[in-house]
Parts: sequence; structure tokens; C-alpha cells
Amino acid sequence: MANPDEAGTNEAAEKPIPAKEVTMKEVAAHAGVALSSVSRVLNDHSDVSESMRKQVLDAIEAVGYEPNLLASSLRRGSTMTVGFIANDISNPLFAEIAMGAERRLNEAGYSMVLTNSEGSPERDEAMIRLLRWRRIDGLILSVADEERAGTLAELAKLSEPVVLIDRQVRGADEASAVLSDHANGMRAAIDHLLDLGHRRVALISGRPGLRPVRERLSGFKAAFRARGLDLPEDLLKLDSFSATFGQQATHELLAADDPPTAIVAGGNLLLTGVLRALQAAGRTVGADISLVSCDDVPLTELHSPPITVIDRDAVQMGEAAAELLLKLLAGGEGPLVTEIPTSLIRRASTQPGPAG
Amino acid sequence: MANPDEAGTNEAAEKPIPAKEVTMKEVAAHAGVALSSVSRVLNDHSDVSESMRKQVLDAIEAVGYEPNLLASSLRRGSTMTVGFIANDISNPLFAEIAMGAERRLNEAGYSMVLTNSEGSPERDEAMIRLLRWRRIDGLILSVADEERAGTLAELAKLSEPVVLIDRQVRGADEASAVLSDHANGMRAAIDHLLDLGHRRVALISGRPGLRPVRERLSGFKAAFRARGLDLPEDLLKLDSFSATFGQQATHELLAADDPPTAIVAGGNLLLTGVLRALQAAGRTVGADISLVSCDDVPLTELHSPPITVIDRDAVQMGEAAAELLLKLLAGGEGPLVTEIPTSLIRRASTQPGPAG
DNA sequence: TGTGTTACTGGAAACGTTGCCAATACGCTG
DNA sequence: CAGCGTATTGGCAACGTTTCCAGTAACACA
Repeated sequence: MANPDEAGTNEAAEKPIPAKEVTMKEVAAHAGVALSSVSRVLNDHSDVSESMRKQVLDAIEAVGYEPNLLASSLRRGSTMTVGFIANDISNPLFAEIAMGAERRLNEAGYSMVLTNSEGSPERDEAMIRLLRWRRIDGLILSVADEERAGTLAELAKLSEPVVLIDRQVRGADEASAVLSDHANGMRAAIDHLLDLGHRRVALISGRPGLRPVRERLSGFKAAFRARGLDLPEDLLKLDSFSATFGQQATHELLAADDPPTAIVAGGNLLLTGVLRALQAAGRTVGADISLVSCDDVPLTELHSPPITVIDRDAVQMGEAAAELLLKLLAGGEGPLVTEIPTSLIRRASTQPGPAG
Repeated sequence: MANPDEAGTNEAAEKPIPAKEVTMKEVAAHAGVALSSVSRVLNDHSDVSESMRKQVLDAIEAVGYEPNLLASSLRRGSTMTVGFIANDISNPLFAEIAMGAERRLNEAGYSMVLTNSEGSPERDEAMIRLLRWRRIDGLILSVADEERAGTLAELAKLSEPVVLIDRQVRGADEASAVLSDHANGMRAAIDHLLDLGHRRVALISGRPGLRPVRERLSGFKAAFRARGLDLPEDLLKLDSFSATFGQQATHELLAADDPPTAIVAGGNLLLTGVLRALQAAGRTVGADISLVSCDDVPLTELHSPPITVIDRDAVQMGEAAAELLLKLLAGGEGPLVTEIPTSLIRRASTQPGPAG
């Protein structure tokens, strides 16, 4: 199956070949030139004659040489690789961010290695450490816990540039980041619901330890405050982004004495839990209870009725993160921050409430 | 911010430090032992005294040593890293497969680097080559095109073990793979539709060049043949897995002279396109037209009505792929194949047809 | 013919590890 | 006390690159 004209005549591989690696040395020997010349051709340095270039390229072809990036990186001191630690790749949102980042990085000649912390701070730390030991040139990540000392310590040991996605660590100006404007998105959503006459509005989301939750909460509060309305403290369920929590929280909310007339799901996984619970309770979205979710996914658009969402451009976030990192890699100074806007897409899941 | 007792007294870093790497040499010097002893401690070889171990570990702590995996891999000739090339990470199905694989590989001490070919055969090739140059120990992937010579050539150059996901390359017995039993799943789905009285059943999916499509098609045909029914050739739309194709194909099907009474969407992205088209045409799923999709995602469960799907366990697929690869890495022989079952989940999107 | 310049090429020392082999010290037996 | 095994350690050569520094040849010029 191998190309027959590749190995002379008498080199038919009979024995369990020891699979010796073909190195630049072989190329040099075959071309009858020095090792350094081969290197110069491969990295196209200026000082190589046309004849030398051809000679070497032919030899490379002839012996079937393949570069060893490990050796090269070791010598050069740079891997041209950027790490990306996602909280949860199975979340389509993160996948899009990763895609955006990878595309931009590839354009700039970097490659990206994607890993998954599955939302676990321990894995976060382990991944940061591993990537550091691998000598990546930069890192894009969305830590699972902004306050965890271990994670911060691992990050501090990293001398390469870091860009956070939707996270903020102590002392706002310490780290570069791409941040989405959750506060204004939420503010718009709550204003919309209040306009419709809702007053009992519930918010289900993760722990306020994470920036997106803090921001959403602040937008939520701002909207109530602006109208002089009391905050429905009992309707804040802030504990996790998981579908199961969404389901449980919704179940509890519906069973309460004074249940909400509108629910905001702060996370696209949460939404599936919320919908399951509403369905189980026999409530019809829109008619019985209004619903807003975060991030536009197929489910929100195709649900009956379609679900109002606070949207943002995930691919753009990834691109922006890559852009910042590239600036830092090029020697750019200080913490850089890009803010990504959010926008409210009104759909039929939000209907006039009791006072509307 | 750095630990103050870390650098003697007079080493306060004032200047733009050249960021010299702390190596085993520094550790050895600080501990007053040989380089090789440090290495022995780090790889916990048997022949190290307790005192030596402590001495070295203390020195490591003191100088803040961090292993260089590049150097280590170069020397050892093994990276303990497995590559994973996904067709499309933003497809939640692939994300789950990747998660399953990574989990299993990590248990075995390997780490996984995930990359994304975005369904492009060119990127496929480029990624295989890059990973090969990086000297990965093994590869899990789902090639974008089973027949493309370039991809096969790149794979052939790889001397490390490979496991395919739901793909089959020429000569069934040439490559290890995890294959899902699409044929039986589709057979069950079509039997279900035929039982309900449907005869005009459409299938929308990717190109038959890919195994999942071939298998689904074969299950589709088998079901019709088994009842002596003619195959509705005009209802086969096999060109792409994208949402836009799903939408377009559905549009065309609905506009035809003798439109289908049931549609099978062969791919979870396709489904969103199909639903958009049905919605645009004002058809109600279940009542007006029956619908079956492949792979259970939140949308299928939470749609109104819920959508009948041919399901399979994606995480299990990933685990199985890792399992096979680990066997091969341990010296296991020959191509290994694991078959993953599919099952039909009946929901309200499939209703009795005209003849039912 | 000698000198300087240009344009290339070769040699060798790194990069940070690991693993082989030889060296050392120790304790014990005969 | 010689001899020998055992347990531990040190030294050194790799792994496959890149890059600096000399060296060489060709050539033009005086």
C-alpha cells in the first residue's frame, strides 16, 4: 500500500521494524549537506542558495522526513500553542466561543489545544498546571471559581499571557478578559417583564461567585430599583447552572405560596430543567407563566412558543479573546478588556402579566 | 506577591527579568546532588534513599521547579497525549463523545488534545499532520470524508494507533473503530412509521459517502423491502448535515407533487432546519406530518410535541473509543471494533398516517 | 597579486530531560 | 583481612532541533 518508489529496492521491510524516526540528520546525509543547512531551508532563512534549497527539499521528499515539533519547541522556547480551558464543552455556547478563538488563532499561526474542566475547580487547576508544564504560549479560560486560591495560584505561576472569558479576578484591573454585558441584557429583560405588568419575577442561575451571575443580578436589581419596586428576594435561586438545578428550583418556585408570574433562566442548560418542571406542573409557557432565557440556542427559537432570550454573539467572544491574546503575545502591555454587548430578543414566551 | 523566602536576600528582581527557566539542574545544585538523582526522584524509581528523596523534594520546593514536558517527551519518545479531531465541536453529540473519551483517557494517565475540523477535509488533513508532528501517542477521530485520498495518506503516515468514530475506511478490517448501529435504529424507526400507516417517508441526511448515512439508508431500505414496498426514491435528500440543508430539503419536499407524510431527520443539526421549514409552511408536527430525528438532545425532548428519536449513548461511544485506543497503546493487536446499540424512543411527533 | 566584501555553508553548543553504566560506600561472610 | 554482594549515587551521552560563530569560495577592486 505504501508508495513503492519510496524505498530503494532492497529495503523491503520484512522484520518488525524498530520504527526509527527519520530526522534532519538523515536528510542532511542524503543531501550531502550540513544539518544546519537543512534547518535553514526548513525555516526559510534568507541565506540559502537556490541549489541548496532544491537539494534539501528533494532529500526531504526522498527520505520522508517529518519535523519533530517537540524538539523544535524545546530549542526555540516557544510552542506556538495556546491552551483553552472550557468549563463544559457540551454547552454549545462554549463550543462556539472555542471555535471563534481557534479560527482567529490559526490565522495567526498558532494552534489551540482545547480541554474541558467539566466545571470542576480541581480539574481547572490540574489543567492549568498541565498546560503550563507543556509550555503553552498563552491561555484562554473561564475559571470555574473566581475566588479559589488554588486556581489563582496556578495562574500566577504562569508567566505567559492569559485571557479570561466572562470572569473577573480580584482587583478588576489585574487580568485581561472578554466580558459580556450581562447587566444591561438583564436590565432590558426585566424592564420588558415589568412593562408587561409582571412583579413576581424569579431569577434562576448559578452562584453569585461568578461574574455572569453577579452582573445579571445587578441588572435585575437595577430594573426594580429604577421603578421603586421591592426586590422579590424570595424568588432568587442562585446555586448552579445545571439542568437539574433548574428543574428543582422551578419546582420549588411553583409550589411556593406566592409563586412567580415570570421566570428568568440564567443559563442555557438551566432552561431545559425549567421547561421540564413547567411541563411536569402542567403550566403553559407564555399563557400561564412568562419565561426569559439566556443565550439563543435552537431550543429557544423552536420551542412552542418561542422563548424570549438575552442574546450575545458567542463566536465573536471567542474571536475577541484570541485577538486580545495575540496582542499580549506580540508584547502588548497591561490588562486588556473587551466588552461584548447583549441584546434582548422578544418572543412569545413573554406575555402580559397580572398587572399588565 | 511572590513568596518572600524564595530567593536569598540579594536577588530581588528589579530589572525586566529574562525569565530564565528553573530546571532540574538548579534543583540538583541546590540540593547538592547529581542531575540524575533528581530525575530518579521525580520518576520515583526504586533505587533512591529516603534521605535523597526528601533532600530533592525540598530543593524542588525551594527553587520552585516545574517539569518541562517538552524535554521529557522528547527524551522519552512518548508524549502521553492522545489527539481527538472532532468534525464539529458545537454539535453537542461530539462534545459528549469527547467528554467520554477524555474521562477514560485521563484515568489511564493520558491527556487529550481536542481539535476541530469544522467538517472540512482540508482541515482534517492539516490537523492529522499537526498532531503527528507533535508526536501524539494515539488518535481518535471521525474523518470528514472517508474516501479522500489526502486524509487517508496522512493517516497512513501515522505509525501510532488510531480509532475511528462512526467511520469506516476501505477494506472493513483495516482500522479500529467505534461504530453505532444506525442501520437497526433506522430500521426500527421506519418499521414504526410503516406500522402507523405511512408510506411516503422522506429521509434527509448527509452524503452517502459517510458510514452513518450508508447505514441509515440501508436500514431504511431494509424496512421497505421487508414489506415488499417500493422505496420512495424521490424522498431521499442526502447531501449535508447542516441546518440550512435541512430547511431547504424540507421546503422542497413539502412543495412537491406528492409530498411525504413523514420525515426522518438524519442528524441533530438537520432537525432544526426541518423544524424551521415546517413552521414556515404552517405544518404542525405530529398532526400534519410525522417526524423522527436522530440523537436525543434537549430540543427533541422539549419540543411540542416531543420528537421521536433514534437514540444512542454518546458518552459511552467516547469511552469505548478511549478503551480501544488504550488497548492498542498497550500493544494490543489488529483492528478492534466496538458496536454501540441504538434505540428508538417513541414520542408524540409520530402519529398514524393516511393508511393507518 | 593582495585585500576586502559578499554570499553562503559547516561545526558545535545549546534547549531540559532520561537512562545506561560505572563508581562508591557499606556491611557481611569466610 | 580479603572478597563480594547490595544499595545507592554520579557522570555522560543521547533525544531532534536551532542558532551562533567561523570558515570557505568567489568575486571585484585597487
